[in-house]
Amino acid sequence: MLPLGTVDRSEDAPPYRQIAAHLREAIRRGDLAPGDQLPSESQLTEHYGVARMTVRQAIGELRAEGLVVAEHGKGVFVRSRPPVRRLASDRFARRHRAAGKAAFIVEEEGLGRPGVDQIEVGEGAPPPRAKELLGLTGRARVVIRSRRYLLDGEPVETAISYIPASIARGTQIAAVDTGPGGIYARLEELGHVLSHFVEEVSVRMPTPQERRRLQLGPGVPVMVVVRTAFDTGGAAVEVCDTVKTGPRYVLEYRVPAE
Amino acid sequence: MLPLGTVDRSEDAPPYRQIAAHLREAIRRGDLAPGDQLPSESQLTEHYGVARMTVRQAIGELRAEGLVVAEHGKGVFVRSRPPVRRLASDRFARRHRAAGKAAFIVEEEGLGRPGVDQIEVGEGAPPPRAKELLGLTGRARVVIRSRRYLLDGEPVETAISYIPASIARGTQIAAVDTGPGGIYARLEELGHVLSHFVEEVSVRMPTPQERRRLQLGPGVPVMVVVRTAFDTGGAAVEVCDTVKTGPRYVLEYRVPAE
DNA sequence: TCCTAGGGGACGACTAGACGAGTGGAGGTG
DNA sequence: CACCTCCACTCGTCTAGTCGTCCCCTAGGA
Repeated sequence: MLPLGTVDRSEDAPPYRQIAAHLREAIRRGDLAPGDQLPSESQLTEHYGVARMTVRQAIGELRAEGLVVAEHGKGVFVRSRPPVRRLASDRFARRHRAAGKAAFIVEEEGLGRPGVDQIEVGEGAPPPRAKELLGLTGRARVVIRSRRYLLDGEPVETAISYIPASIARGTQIAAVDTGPGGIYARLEELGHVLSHFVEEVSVRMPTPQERRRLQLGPGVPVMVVVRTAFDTGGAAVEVCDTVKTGPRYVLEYRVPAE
Repeated sequence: MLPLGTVDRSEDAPPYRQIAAHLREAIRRGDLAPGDQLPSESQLTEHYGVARMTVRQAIGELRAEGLVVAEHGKGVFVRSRPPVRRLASDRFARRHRAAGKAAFIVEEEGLGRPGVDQIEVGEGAPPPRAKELLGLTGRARVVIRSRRYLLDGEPVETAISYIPASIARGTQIAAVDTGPGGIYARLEELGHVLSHFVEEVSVRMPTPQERRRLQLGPGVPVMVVVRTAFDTGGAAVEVCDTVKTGPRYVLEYRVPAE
């Protein structure tokens, strides 16, 4: 049986925090391993001698931290840490494009079965940030490519690319299937040889819409990566705004000491 | 007065979500601007004709998203977006060290008044990950430097560095004050000329301890950056594990296309 | 053997109260 | 005029329930 201790009413911390701390500690120690079921709300209610709402508040804390997941009708379970993905900083290397592999495929290799769905392609006005990054002015239009990436059938990332219409209109970049090597391979064929990318990484909580689209539980943050691709002429040729399931990713970058 | 609508009991979404959606929408529209106070719980209770706990659950959603902050005795307020910080990818450039500026100082410049506190220096066994990154074996020991960085008096980042004791023991690196240019300047003086860094970026929710140390509200994620410094001999000479207040940072990296 | 209907247990949502503690303004007092 | 006390209002926490839905196992049939 789980050693959970009791609530001390004279303690400074309120009972629900004490209960949350007990459970957290049990998880940290490994008494509750990933995938294990927590004692049910009614069991905890009885054990601690508090109202069920108080127990629910404690569990709410752990859910907000992303430590546990509640499943309706079944119970509350310790979240099993999904496999962490390392993205080598050479994932945009030309040799991969030459081999017909898009960046996402390179990332996923050996981690699971990659997939893409919800592909939408269109043309329109760029959002302000993309416009700025692309160095566009006036009423310049862009080709917009939106899609969702899957790993073993589970959504892990959404992406939306903006490419100046002056470059991409009428090319395979504006088609649903961009062909082997993806957008970047097509850009190079069009004469825009890529020199480097700039990535901006930030973190925030997802909007409810993103939570649906990425099937995120409550309390799971997302990682936002905005990538700008530059050609050898120094011009920005693509901006890609991606939203990744936070805890599933580790990004790796190499920074010269100069 | 705020146009908030009413709850529809025949709707699929439960009342508390409908209320949360109304408030979220009011914030998105700007009817509730950053810093504005939300209607009080009792006002919302009356407006929607629900129990106070239901209103609290709705507000709990918004707090978990980091959209609002509650202040005991005052009210609930729309979070004012803190200034975003860009870290140029050249922040470890040698010219800054030569000018006597540590990396953190370079980052903070012009953004506010930088500060450091809670500095602790010691020697001990490295944690497994640091040991691996440093390529250490057996019972090798490391100098451990822990500190907290502030901006305008507010904590924004914690950092803990591990440097092999074989390099740092007895040097100024093991002193509380590392001198101008920081650890990296000292390492170079010791003959470990730096060639590059590798940074691993990940995101997650903070532990309660981190939440206290960084004074984070609930629902605020953190960004974890683990940086390994390599010298021109290809040896790892330092591992620095930092935890940054999530939404206040945007990390910027330049990635070559090869 | 297979399948279906119950039932029990789990979490989800909500109610209608209670008391406590922090904040800040309205008045009164010196 | 300055200070202080009191009080109304705010959120924080808790209680003891009710009802609903979902899941799964089990017992009883076909």
